[in-house]
Amino acid sequence: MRMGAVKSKRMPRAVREQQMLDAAVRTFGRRGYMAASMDEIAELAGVSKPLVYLYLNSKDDLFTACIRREAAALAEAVRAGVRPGLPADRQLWEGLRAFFTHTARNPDGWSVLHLQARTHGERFAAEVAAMRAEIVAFVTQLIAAAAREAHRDPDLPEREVAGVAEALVGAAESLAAWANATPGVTAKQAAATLMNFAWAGLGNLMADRPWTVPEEGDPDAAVAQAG
Amino acid sequence: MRMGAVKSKRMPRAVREQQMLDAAVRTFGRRGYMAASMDEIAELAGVSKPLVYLYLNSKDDLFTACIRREAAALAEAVRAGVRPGLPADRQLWEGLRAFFTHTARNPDGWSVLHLQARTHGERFAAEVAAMRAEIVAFVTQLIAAAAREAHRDPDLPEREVAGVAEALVGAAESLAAWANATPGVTAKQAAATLMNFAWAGLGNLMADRPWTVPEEGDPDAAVAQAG
Amino acid sequence: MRMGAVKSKRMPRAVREQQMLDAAVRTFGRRGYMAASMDEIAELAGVSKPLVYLYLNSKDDLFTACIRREAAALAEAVRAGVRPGLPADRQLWEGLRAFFTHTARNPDGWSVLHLQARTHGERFAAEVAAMRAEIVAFVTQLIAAAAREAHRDPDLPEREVAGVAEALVGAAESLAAWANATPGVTAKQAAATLMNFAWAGLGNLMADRPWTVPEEGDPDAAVAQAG
Amino acid sequence: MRMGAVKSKRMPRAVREQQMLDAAVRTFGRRGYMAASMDEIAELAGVSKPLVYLYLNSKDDLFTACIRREAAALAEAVRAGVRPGLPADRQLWEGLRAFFTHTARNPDGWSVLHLQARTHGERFAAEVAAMRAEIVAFVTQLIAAAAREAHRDPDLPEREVAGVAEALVGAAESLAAWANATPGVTAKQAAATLMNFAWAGLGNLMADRPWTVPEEGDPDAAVAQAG
DNA sequence: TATGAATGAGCATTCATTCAT
DNA sequence: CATGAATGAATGCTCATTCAT
Repeated sequence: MRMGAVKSKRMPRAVREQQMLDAAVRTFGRRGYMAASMDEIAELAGVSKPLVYLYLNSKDDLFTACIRREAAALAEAVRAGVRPGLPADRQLWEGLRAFFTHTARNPDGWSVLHLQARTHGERFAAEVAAMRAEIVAFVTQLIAAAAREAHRDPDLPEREVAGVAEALVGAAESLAAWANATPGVTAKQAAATLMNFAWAGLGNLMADRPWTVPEEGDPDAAVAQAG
Repeated sequence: MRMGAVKSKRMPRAVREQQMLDAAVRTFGRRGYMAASMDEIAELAGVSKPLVYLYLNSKDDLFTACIRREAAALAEAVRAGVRPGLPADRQLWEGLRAFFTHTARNPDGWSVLHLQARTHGERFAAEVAAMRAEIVAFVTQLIAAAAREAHRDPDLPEREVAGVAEALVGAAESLAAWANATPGVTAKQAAATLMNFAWAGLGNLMADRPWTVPEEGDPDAAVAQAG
Repeated sequence: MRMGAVKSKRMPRAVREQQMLDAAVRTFGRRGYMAASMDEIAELAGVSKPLVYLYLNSKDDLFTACIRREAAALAEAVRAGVRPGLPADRQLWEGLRAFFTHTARNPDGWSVLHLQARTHGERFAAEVAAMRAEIVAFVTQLIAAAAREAHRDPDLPEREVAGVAEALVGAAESLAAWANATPGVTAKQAAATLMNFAWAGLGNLMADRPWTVPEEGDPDAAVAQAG
Repeated sequence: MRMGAVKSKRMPRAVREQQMLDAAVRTFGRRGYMAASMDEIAELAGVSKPLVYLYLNSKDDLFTACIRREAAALAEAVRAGVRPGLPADRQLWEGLRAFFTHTARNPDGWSVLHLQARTHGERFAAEVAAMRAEIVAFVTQLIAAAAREAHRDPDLPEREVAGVAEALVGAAESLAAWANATPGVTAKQAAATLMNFAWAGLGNLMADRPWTVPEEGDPDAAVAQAG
């Protein structure tokens, strides 16, 4: 586990840096950028403040480093959760599961990305936006693939598809918070709910033709490395 | 327009208070709670800092007052945009339009509600959650109504419906930011995109049975008073 | 009773001024000069702040007015309590009784005089010192009278008498606080205690059996480390 | 001498802390708690304000630290000035000398204890009261010892003794201010004056010739108008 | 006579950041 | 590699005081 490492002297820089980032993510995630103090972060990391500055330069840079690390971790978790060969709906399902699983296991990191980074200046928001764009692009491409699989003309209006992808990602982000806050809702259930909604739509829900959760041999295999 | 009132002395308390709230919403919305300084708010409002404290007590109370005013305004805008007699899909459409219109016209207020209030302490988040719950409840009830209209058994699993409503509202919130940030996307288009997605679902989109935007005589009438 | 007058409009200046002084004495006595706010005083007096300024000019002047009123009241109480014709011990006894009675009935006023006025600048302290000097002079003269009554030479060293009078008044002041703070100690008992202590001491002084300072080899040795 | 140390950088914490306390005692003693500003104290100590906060936490804590240091110093000075083996009168004499000497050398510290701490909240007053109680107890016990030495029955009423001790300490406190303010009065003279006054008084008390309260027909007549 | 509206100035406190060692 | 010592610059908040009515 990352936190709570025993306070010991003289460790290699790379390790110390990770300890600092761990402390920073936790502190930024819970207090917010401005309310988090370098004092608190240094103490939580078990080092002196000057060392934090020596390694990470400034509060600004430290926050940026947190965003980058957490964004990369989330993107990687989703990427690793999706098996490329499968049909589009299956890929979307796997991506959503990986997403909900990772955010549930990593609430402070998710808070940094979803809440804190967007609330404190364009600079930070842009950093997250890059990763988000990557995910939106992935979803967009899945939608196009689904269209091809359905033998339909690929001339769905582009902006329409972009909007839908945006809506889908937004819904996922929102559900992540909801799942975290609602006791008894698992990552899998959250993913299923969203899949139903997205794939079938409300209209179909009424008509009793919901998309169904696929049976899996080893449901967690795909996201096991996300922790 | 609210801001930019001529700086004139000696006005009744109620008026000054609104000016202060205007300045505060703008400042909180752009800078965030912590980064916003009472000095800046007072200056923007054209008054001295002590007057802000005399009327609004503390930064905390001022922020709360902002949240309450903006939450009430948004809820009222949506409420006023929906005509109760219509079928469920029509009502949802009108609600979404009103929502996107209000948030587009009121980006700072929306930022306060959607970004800032959620990032700075449970107290503030709870304040927004109340209004959000109201909207989620409205959507939940629309979904149930739609089920009845479709002559289906009303035994949709409750948590499923709650999840779907949550996802829909989350998608709307996310699209609001997207529409504000993407030039050329109007409130109407954002609403249509989401409506298509939500009502028909991706599966139906593929099958070429999209929900269609209803033709309206006076499209803006319902939300005209929201400014 | 002074406090708690019904809030009514349009009363003659003299009355309003007394209400303000009542409120000010109470507030200054309990909070201290600096911690007392003009807001609180005005509210307690049931008037608006500008009116306080109109009548009493400034916080400084208001405090001075409090000191003067309370000093005059105390001096007058003592003066009125003493019947001039009586023997010196009887006069002292009556003076002490009057003093303890007045301070017990008037704790806020006494706090203003004894604690607050001495702690906030020479200006205020001097104001009290004047009244105190009057009392010390009265006591000094009683001691001289007692000496005459005892048919002793009136050549008691002057500074000695001054010092004794000072000590007596100081003891009285100290006992006043003690009596106020110790439940069950009445003004009369406090006066008797001090009278016993003081008069017996003075009596011996008169009888020419003073305690004598011991000769010391190294007078400062015992306190040398105190600096 | 404590003050006026050369302003030099980078000294050990303990030293800096004493400098700060020196400055604080001086400032609090002269201006009072509220009127003393942390800015002034920091400047007088030759450090920046944040350093004062780093070491002493808050104005409140700083004031408390001053009170504690000065109370301990005064108690210690008195304790060190008294040789336990001697007769009671001799011990009292030595205690008084030590007391007057210490307060004369330490006027700001004495002001903090005697004036400021008592005027600014129960919390601070209690801090001083503890030390004062110690001194009163010491005096009380001396009086009892004197009674034993005089071979008298030890059945002096307890409250009477407590009152006398209180009066004696009060007189001493009062004389300390008088001696400081009256040029040409030394600590020794002040002590002798009080010793004369007090010991002779007590002596008569011991000899069972107390002054007696006169019987009065209308005991309250003289002070009736004082309310 | 009386007050609602308004402010200049100051204060306790905190924080990101840097030296000197 | 690591830190104790130190600070410039804000920031939230309060208060005595004054106008315009």
